[in-house]
Amino acid sequence: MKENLTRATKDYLKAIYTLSVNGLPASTNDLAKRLNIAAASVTGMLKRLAQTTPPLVNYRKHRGVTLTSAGERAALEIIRHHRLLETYLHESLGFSWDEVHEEAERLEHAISEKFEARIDKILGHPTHDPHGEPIPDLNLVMPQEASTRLSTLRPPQEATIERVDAEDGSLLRYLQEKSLVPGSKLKIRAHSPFDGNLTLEINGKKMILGPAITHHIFIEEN
Amino acid sequence: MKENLTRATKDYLKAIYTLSVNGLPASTNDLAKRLNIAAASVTGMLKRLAQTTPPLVNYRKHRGVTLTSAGERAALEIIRHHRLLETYLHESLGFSWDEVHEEAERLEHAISEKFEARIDKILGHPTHDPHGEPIPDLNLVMPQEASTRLSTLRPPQEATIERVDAEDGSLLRYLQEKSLVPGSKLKIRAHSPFDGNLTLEINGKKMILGPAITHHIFIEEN
DNA sequence: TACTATTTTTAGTCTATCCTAAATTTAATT
DNA sequence: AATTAAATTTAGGATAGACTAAAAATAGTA
Repeated sequence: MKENLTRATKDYLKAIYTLSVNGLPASTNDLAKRLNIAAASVTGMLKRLAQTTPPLVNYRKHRGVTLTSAGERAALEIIRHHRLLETYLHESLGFSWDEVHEEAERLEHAISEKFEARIDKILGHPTHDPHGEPIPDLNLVMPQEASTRLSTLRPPQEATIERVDAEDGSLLRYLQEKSLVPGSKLKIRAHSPFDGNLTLEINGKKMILGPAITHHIFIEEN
Repeated sequence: MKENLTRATKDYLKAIYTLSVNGLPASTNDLAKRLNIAAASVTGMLKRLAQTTPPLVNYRKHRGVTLTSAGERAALEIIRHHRLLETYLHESLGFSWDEVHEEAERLEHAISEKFEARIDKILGHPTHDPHGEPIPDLNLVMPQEASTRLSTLRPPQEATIERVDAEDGSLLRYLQEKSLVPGSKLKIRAHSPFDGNLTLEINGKKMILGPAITHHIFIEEN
């Protein structure tokens, strides 16, 4: 409910949200890695977050954290800002696929609700950002997101890329070069056992991709 | 030179810049008022700003502060961000005249150089923001700004409004309603001695304005 | 079940920036 | 020159959020 959350608080909430999408609590260590902060500092902060009124997280020593409903609401607001910004930067300001994340990260804490509303309207209330990640709506409800990984497909299945779960710029540039972006249609041509490599075809071009890549691409079967 | 300036530091530098445009040093008290910070805290901060390498300000006890060239450069960068943002918010996002200042204040520390470059280009390298304030160019050179105050005109002079020096939303809304915005042409019809009221005409409409208003409007004589 | 590697927490510090109250300096006025 | 008001600085604290090193808890393995 409180809008008085500090920047650090919001960063923690967002990180906890993304680390616990699977339903499991986020660990101190994972948070430390993601936030580039020493694990000891994370412990201290989690204690504080658990003691606010209302509490923002459920924290049990050595057991990890989850968000309370208040914490989740706050996290979703930031994620909405972030993803709307990514979309706006891409569509309206000509930022490339791999640049939007970093810039959105800078801006997400700074924009007002009015700014959010303006770009939301200009973009026509988008439901997904340039990477295919779902954007929570005004009431902070998340649209359904594709949950089938490209790595699970086998020939001769065909699919459309819905979402790419990656932040690293060089990986994103690589994916774009191969047309591995949301909207692209592909056909599975072959699957290698043991190494899990997939041979697939996009726009008539064949490529072989390892599981380190295909695991992070989510699709909708055609 | 350093980009490691904290947000507080940048806020101080910007405030010192705007308070000392007249050439005189800014006083501790005026800074405290403008920044909404206790005077004692300002003293402490000024000492620190004077001891950085390179120093950002020239500070002498009880004598006020001025910016060093390093401090001025940093201040101009923030002011460039701020005024470009105001212009962008107004032109491209439909923010009204009186809303842009507050939003730009939130965003000015968050945007990257790339963002700055994009909106600068989209706007066609503007030289003035919606209030007529000059925008430093890429090399941080300030365009010449109108320096004649409306309050100094006498009938039957005619002039064009170039700039309005005000931040308060309700004042800005009032001015807009009266067409007292950059670009408007006006004719001085009368001047009252003692109270300094000016009677003037814009688009055929007559109005009487006190010096509390006319002092903050800068014009170019026709 | 005992041992070890890994993860997490505790304890003690540090920095930046703010605050209030009291002391001091400057400026204005007698 | 002395008084007083206003502006400024000093002194002593507070807070948020980060750090390192050492201690403790958990989990995996023999």
